[in-house]
Amino acid sequence: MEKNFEPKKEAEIYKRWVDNGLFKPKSDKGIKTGESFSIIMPPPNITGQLHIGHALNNTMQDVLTRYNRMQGKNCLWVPGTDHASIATEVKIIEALKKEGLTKEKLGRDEFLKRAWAWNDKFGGRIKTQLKSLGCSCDWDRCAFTMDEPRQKAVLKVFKQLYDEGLIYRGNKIINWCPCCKTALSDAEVDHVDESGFLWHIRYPYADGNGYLVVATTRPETLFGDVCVAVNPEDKRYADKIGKMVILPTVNKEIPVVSDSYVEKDFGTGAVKITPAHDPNDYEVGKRHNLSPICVMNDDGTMNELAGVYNGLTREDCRKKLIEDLKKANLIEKIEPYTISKGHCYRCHTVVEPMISKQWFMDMNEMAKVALKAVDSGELKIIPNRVEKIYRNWLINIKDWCISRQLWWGHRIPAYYCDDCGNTMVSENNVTKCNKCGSNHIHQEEDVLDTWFSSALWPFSTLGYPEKTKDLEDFFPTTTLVTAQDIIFFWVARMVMLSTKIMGKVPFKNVLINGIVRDDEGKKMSKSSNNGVDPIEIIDKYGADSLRFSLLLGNGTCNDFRFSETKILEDRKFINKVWNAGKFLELCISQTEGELNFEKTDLNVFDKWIYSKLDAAISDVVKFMNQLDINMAVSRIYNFVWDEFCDNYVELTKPYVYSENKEERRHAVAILKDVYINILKLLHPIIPFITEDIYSNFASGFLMEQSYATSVGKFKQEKKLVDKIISTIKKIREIRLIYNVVPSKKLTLIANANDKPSVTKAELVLSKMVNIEKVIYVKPAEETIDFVTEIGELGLLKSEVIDKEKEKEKLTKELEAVDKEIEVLKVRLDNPNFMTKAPKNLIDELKARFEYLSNSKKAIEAKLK
RNA sequence: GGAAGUUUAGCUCAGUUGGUAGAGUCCCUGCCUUACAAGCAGGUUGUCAUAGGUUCGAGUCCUAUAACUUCCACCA
Repeated sequence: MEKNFEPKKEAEIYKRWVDNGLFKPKSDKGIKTGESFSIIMPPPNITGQLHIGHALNNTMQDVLTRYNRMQGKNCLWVPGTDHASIATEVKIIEALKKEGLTKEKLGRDEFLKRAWAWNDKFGGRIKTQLKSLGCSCDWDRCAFTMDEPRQKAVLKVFKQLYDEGLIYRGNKIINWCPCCKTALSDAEVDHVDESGFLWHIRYPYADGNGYLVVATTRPETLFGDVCVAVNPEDKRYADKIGKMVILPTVNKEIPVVSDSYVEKDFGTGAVKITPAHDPNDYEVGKRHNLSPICVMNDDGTMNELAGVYNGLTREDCRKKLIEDLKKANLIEKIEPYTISKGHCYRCHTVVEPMISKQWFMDMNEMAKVALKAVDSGELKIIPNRVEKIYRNWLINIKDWCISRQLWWGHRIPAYYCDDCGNTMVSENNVTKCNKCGSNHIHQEEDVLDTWFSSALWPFSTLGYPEKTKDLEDFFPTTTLVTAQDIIFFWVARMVMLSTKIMGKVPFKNVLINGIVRDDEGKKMSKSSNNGVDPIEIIDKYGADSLRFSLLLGNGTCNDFRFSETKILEDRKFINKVWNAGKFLELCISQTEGELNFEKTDLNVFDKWIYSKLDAAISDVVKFMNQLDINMAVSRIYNFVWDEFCDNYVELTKPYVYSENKEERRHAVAILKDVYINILKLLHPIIPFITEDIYSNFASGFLMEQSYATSVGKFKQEKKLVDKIISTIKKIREIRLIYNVVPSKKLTLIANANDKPSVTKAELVLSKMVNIEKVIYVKPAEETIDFVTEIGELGLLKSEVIDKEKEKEKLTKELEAVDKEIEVLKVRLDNPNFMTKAPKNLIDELKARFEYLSNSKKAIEAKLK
C-alpha cells in the first residue's frame, strides 16, 4: 500500500460519473423532486484558456451544486462558453498578423470560418479544463453564445425590443476605438490617469484687438472647434460674448458663447468647444445650435478638415501643431497636467469620442426594474456592499450602444432598402422591401455587443424562445457565482433583460468571488507573468488539492493570496483524510462479521463523536445555506482533523484493538459510519478522492448519496468526554514537564465520589497516558495533585519526582489562575455588571470562579 | 472629485447577534507510539492601525485620522 495519497484516478472517476448520468437533474430521470436548484455558469471567453480565477469561480459553483444535489434537490448546472466578440476578434487579428494577413484581406466569410475554427479549438480546450477540475455540470446542455438556439434568442429579443421602441438607431457621440475600428459602450472604456499638458492657446479676436486664451488638453481637435465658451457669470469675458475669434491655422471665425458648463476657475475660463470629439462639448454645441465637425478618420488619423495635417495620426498632429503654434507665437503657456484618458478594454488603445450612427438600447425603464429587484430583496448580492455598486451604476445609466463594427458576433437583424431607405427588423432573412417592394435589400453590417447575448444567458441557456420544461423547472435560477468586475457588463444587464423578457429576476443570489492574487498580493495576470496555471497544478497535485486550497482560508468575497506553497500546505489535509481511510481499511480487514451497530450499544466515546458530528453538520448546513463556503470548509477541517482524527480515533483505539470480538466489531462499525459521514461532508469540496475512498467501503457512488447525518447528540456524554480529554491533556503535560518516559506506568489517585466518571475513562487513560491503575484512597506517600474538570486527581510522587520542576510548574499555574480570578472578580464585584449582564453569563462566571478557587487552594497546598 | 474594502501572533488569514483573542505556518521541546514524520504530544508569540465616544463590558457599534487596495466620475 502506498504511504501517502497520490492523485491519479481523477479522469477515470470523472468519466464514470458522466457515463452514469450523475450530472443530470433528477427530473431528467423521471424522479419527482421538490425543490430545484440551478446555476448557470458564467461562460468563459473562448479567447484562450482558463486561469486560476476561473478555477475558483467554478469550484465554488461545483461545491454548491454537489452539496445541494446531496441534499436531495433537483440540481442543474448549465455550462457554456462565450464567443466574446471583440476580445476574440482582437486575438484572431493578432494571429492573422503573424501570417501577414489582415481581416480585410481575408474577407468577412473567410474570417468567420477562422473564428469558428478558433472556437472549436479554444472552446474545446476550456471544456476539457472544466472537466479536469471536476465540474459536475450537465454537458448535454452545454451552450455557446453563438450557437443556433442562442442566435434564435438574440434575434427574438432584438426584434421585440425594436418593435417596442427600446432599440433604436441614431447619431450620437460614442467611444470609438481607432485600433479595433468599432464603437464601444461606456462600460468598455477603462480610464487611466496619465501625465500630460494643459496647452494655453491664443485665439485672436476677429476685430484685431488682442486674443482670447483657451486651455486644452487636446489641441489637435482644434480643427473641429465650433465656438469658444465662457461662463455667463465670468466678468473677465462679459464683454466678449458674441464676438468672433479666429481659429488658429484654420483661419475660420467662430463665436464666443456663454454656457454655464464652463467653470470660471479652471484653466483660463475659456473653453474651446469641439462637439464631434468630446461628450460635454457635444452637449454644449447642441445647446448653441452648432453642428459638430468631425476631423478624424476611423483609424485615428486626421482627415481633410485638418488641412496640412491631413493623414497624420492624432499624436503626430498634436506635435506638429504645437510646433507650428509656437512658431506663430500662439502658445501662451504649457502647464503639466494629469489627465484621465479612456482606453479600449481589449486593445488598450486610447479611445476617441466620435459622432457616429449606431444602435442603442433605451435602458431607462429596465434600470428602474433592476433597482427594484435589489431594493425589494428579491435579488440578494453577497457581499451586501456590492449592491451599492450595482445601484449606483443603474441610477446613472445611459443608453447602451449595442452595435459594433466587428465581424465576429451576432449580426444585427436589420435590413435596409437601397431604393427607399426603409429599415426593417426581422428574425428571418429579408429579401423584399415591405414598403416599396424593391428587391435591393442589404443587411446591417454591424454585429451586437458581445454582452447582448450574455444578457440573455439565464434564459437562453434554458431553451428560450421555446417554452421548455427546463425554463419551467429551473428559471429563475438559484445562485449566480461571478466576479465583481463584470457586475455592470453582465449581472445588471441579465437582471434587466430577464425582467423585461421573462418578467422575472433571473437568480435569487449573486455570490461574488474574490480576485486571486499571487503570494505578494499582486493581481495575477499574463502581463505580470505571475499567473498560476490551474492545469499545471492539477497535473501536479490533483484537482482536489487545487479546489481545497482555493477555498480554505479564502474569506467570503475577499481577494486572497494563492501560491504553490499554499497548495503544499493545504494538501496535507487531504492526505490526512486519505490516511484515516487507510486506517479504517486496516481495521476492517482485521475484523470479522457484519459491521452493524445498534444505537443502544453506543459507549460514551461513540456518543461523544456523534454529538460532535451532529454539531459539525448543523454548522456546515448553516454556512452552506448562507453561501459561506469558506466557513463550511474550515468547520469540516476542524471536525475531521481535531475531533475525529486526533481525539476520537485515539479514544476508540482501545476498543478497536480489543480482545473482545464483539466490542471490536462494534467499534469498527462506528468508526466506519463516522468516517463515511466525513466523506459525505467533504465530497462537494474534494469530490475525487472522497469518491475513490468511498468505493473501498461501499458500493454505488458517493456523489449520489444523501448528505451527512448523525445518529444524534448526547449532552451528558459529550460533557464527560470533554472532561476526560482535558484530563488526558493535563496528565500528558505533567509527564512532559517531569520528563516521564512514555513507557513508565503511573498510578492515578482519585476521589471516591468521582469513581463513576473515572471508571469510564480508565481504559483510555491506560492506553493514552499509560495509567496502570486507579486508586480511590489517599496513599501514605507524597503525591502530585492537580484539579481537572473530572475532579481532584493525583499522581504518586515517587513515580514522577523532581521537586524543582514541580515547584516551577505550580508557580506558573498559580499565576495563571490568579490572573483569571482577578479578572473574574472585577466583573463579579461590579454591581452594574451584576444587575445588567444576562443571568446565564453570571452563573457561568460564578461556576468558573468556584472551580478556579478550588484549583488555587489545591495548588497553594502543594506549594507549602 | 465621489464610493467601497483592508489594517488582528514573525508570515497567510478566521473571528457570524458586543461577553477575559483563534487556526495554519514559522520557531522551541519530546517522540520514526502498529493510519499518517505531508505525522503525534506539548510550548512561546498579540498596545486586535491610531485617537476619541457609546456601554457594566468593544476586535466587534459610532466619530475622526493614517496607510494600502479597488471601483466609479465629462471638469476643458
